[in-house]
Amino acid sequence: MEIPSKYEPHRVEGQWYEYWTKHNYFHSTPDDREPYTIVIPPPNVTGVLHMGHMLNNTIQDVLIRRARLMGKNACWVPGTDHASIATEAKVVAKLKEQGIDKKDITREEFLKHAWDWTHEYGGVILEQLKKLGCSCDWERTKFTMDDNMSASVIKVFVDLYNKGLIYRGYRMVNWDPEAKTTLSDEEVVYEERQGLLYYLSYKIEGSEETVTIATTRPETILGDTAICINPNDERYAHLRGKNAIVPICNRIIPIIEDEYVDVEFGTGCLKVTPAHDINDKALGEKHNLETIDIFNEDASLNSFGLHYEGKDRFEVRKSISKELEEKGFLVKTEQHINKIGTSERTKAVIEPRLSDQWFLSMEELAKPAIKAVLEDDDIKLFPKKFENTYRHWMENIRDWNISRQLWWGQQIPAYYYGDGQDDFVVAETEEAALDLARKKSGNSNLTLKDLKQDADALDTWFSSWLWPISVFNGILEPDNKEIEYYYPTNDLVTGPDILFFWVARMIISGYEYRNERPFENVYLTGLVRDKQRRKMSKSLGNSPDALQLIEDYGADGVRVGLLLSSAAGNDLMFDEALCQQGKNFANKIWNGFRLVKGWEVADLPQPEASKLGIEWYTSKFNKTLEEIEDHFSKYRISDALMAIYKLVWDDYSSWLLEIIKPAYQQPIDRITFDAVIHIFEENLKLLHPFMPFLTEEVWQHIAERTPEEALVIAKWPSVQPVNEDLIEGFNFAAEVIAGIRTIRKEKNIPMKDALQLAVLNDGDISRDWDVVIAKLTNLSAIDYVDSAVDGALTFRVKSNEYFVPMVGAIDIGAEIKKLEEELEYIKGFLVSVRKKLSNERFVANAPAQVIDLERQKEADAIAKIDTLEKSLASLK
RNA sequence: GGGCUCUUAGCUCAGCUGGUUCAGAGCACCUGCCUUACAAGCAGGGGGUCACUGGUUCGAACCCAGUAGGGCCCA
Repeated sequence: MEIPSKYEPHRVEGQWYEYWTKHNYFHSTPDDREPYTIVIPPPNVTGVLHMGHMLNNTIQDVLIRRARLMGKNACWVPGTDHASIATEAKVVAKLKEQGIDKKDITREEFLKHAWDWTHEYGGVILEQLKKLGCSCDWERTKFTMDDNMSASVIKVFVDLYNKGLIYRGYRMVNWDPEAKTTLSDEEVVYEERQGLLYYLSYKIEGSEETVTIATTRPETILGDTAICINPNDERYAHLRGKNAIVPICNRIIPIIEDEYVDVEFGTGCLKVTPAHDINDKALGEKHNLETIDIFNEDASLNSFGLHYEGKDRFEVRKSISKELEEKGFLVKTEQHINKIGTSERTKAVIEPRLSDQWFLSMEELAKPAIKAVLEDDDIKLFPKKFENTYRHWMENIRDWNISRQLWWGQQIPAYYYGDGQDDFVVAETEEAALDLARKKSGNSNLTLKDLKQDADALDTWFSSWLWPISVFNGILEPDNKEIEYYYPTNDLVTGPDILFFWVARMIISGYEYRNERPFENVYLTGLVRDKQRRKMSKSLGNSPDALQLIEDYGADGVRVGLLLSSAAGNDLMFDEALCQQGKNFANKIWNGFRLVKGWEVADLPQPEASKLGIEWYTSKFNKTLEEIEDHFSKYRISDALMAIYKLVWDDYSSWLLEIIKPAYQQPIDRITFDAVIHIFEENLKLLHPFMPFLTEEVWQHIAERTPEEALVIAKWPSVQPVNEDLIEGFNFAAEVIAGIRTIRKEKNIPMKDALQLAVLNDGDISRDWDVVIAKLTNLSAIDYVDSAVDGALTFRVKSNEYFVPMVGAIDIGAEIKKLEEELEYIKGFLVSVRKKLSNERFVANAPAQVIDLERQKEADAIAKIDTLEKSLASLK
């Protein structure tokens, strides 16, 4: 069979993914095995695969594939969320292209368009995950607006309302005037912008006096209902109890006093606009001020805007400042940098706005979630440093505004039957609502037509906070077999940017609805940044095309590249060179396979070197496996990968294969061949979670396999005893080999010219490894001698001295110099060790183990000095 | 402004309980090699005041305090 010299990922990836799905390896049903469950952080339906998803999902796939190999019943539930704001924005834009305005169609018509859109594009990202190799149970794919999922959300809303935890409140919210909806604090991005600070003078009623205030938003003066001064500020003491007149609208407003005012900022005198600033609202409530809202929902001015009615806020800012200037109210302007909130989705400047919203009261709900993470360690965060961030947020938790002024999403199940503030009921169905409404109103004549459902939809997170429960239908049927089996899930892998948005809220809902944690471990990945440390984002255009990367480097190469340098919770500075490294590694493995596959096998006696090499590698493998397991247990995924990388590249390819390699065109003995095939297969198992496609391809090339024998469901190796002597012996031999190679290199002696080696075995090192040393360095003989050999180049390993006889002149002077340098170094080392040992307090305080070590160092140094001195003497 | 966190080789990062895993890894770099699996490779090599200043300790990259500079979260 002709095997190409390069691994060709695009030729095999699709084929193996199809094979895996055809045989249903990724599908899970409850059985007697221990479950291992991950729920995917549902990507947004509008999303396309980006670097963050790739990192995130690669890690999940590594975890789930390893669990599968370990014989657990591995279940990775995929799905998407409906992303109300983002999706609605996309659908609105698409309709606009078709000349349809959202205002002109009904809710039902709009939702139909939204569903069409979802059906068309919603599955794109999931298909892309398959390209990456993700072994999700696709039969379980969920969408946050599936019937059951929506019913769960509504049921939870009604339940929380009935528990008194959901309430309706008139609050200042972050209003996105473009999307015409409320945003949560977390969806607001604060940006620094250069603006102006306007100094405006207000007349004092009944006098010629004026007072000057500073504001960044002159257009809001039309909503002013007070001027506020600090009671401790003597500059304004004469204004106490007086009224001011708002320019342009000539409203008469009181001058109030409050210590809230910062006397240092601006003029130390503040205009108060309770409808348009959160702090002003607080002042307004405290001092019983009138609240005047001057904006429409699109942030154009309403009738309070007088002659500016209908104009946009930014336009009005320009024109009103001009008018103020012309009328002499504008004292001056200053450059001013202020932080303004913008919408994460639409980029519009957020307008603080008062409106009726639904809130979930969080304080009580949060308690078990605080305890689980911070006190009981019931849920563990990796890395641990995020616990502090978590604590800070949870202990200062604010009520969750769960309503959104959107159509796409679950409509709030509140039904109004009258005009009063309290004339509404909350129920899962219209019929139930009608019953309740009749009872509550005492009007038994109410009909469905009298009920009007709240127009708002629920925040998307109010769906996804139930995700680990609702994907197993655990809200609607809390005792069903699946939820009982799969819940609590094991690991959650997500970005730290949604620790509060999502993770904390899932923990809260988990305890509220299952009385149990939703997952045991939370692995928080870093953010993927570019080389200039900028966050990768669509708007910056600095994110590479994920699918193109897979095309260029193979899915395995990209997976390895992403994982190589992404310690948990640390941002990953993405560099395509890492994918190249991954691709190179794939090729290395491929060629390791080609070499072995090319050997002809014969019934020959096993060479000693091969036997020893196999025994050594077996120990090395198990020692490394132990480290790998330790790394996995601590979610040090990149360390686990690096350990495997070095094992396969250095120990297996560079050492073992060279040790057992038969001479050119010679066959290999069967014992060694069988052993190395077994070893190779064990390596592939360790590699499989990281590089699923390549490893399955090679695995299937090694032998004919039945579907039951596929690598994807093979058995992960268990740690076997390690023979440390073999590992030490090898390490020593490797140093000898390096010494000989250095001599070859220095003297330009080609590998094909055999060398002789003489050993002064002062360290009494076992001769077992001589066969390996001879093979890897092409020695014709190894002689054991009692004294230094003349006319040879030398090197030393520990207290052993090695001689390579040279025909031709040896530069005695250079040899002496080399020896003297080594001697000087080791003497200095001995001095430092002895200094330590002669320190009484060290000997008294340090643990015995440490002292023994120092004594060993001392003995080794003395032995080596002895060797060096003897050699020097013989040379001189 | 408040809280958290970080600073180790050219780059990206490990370094877990203070002591042989103590100054490491990978990449990059330099020098040889088109050696028969792999030049996407092989063999060898150089490179760090562990941000700075002090303290604790027999012993500090690690603990404590301060300084400087990044980052994150909150306001």
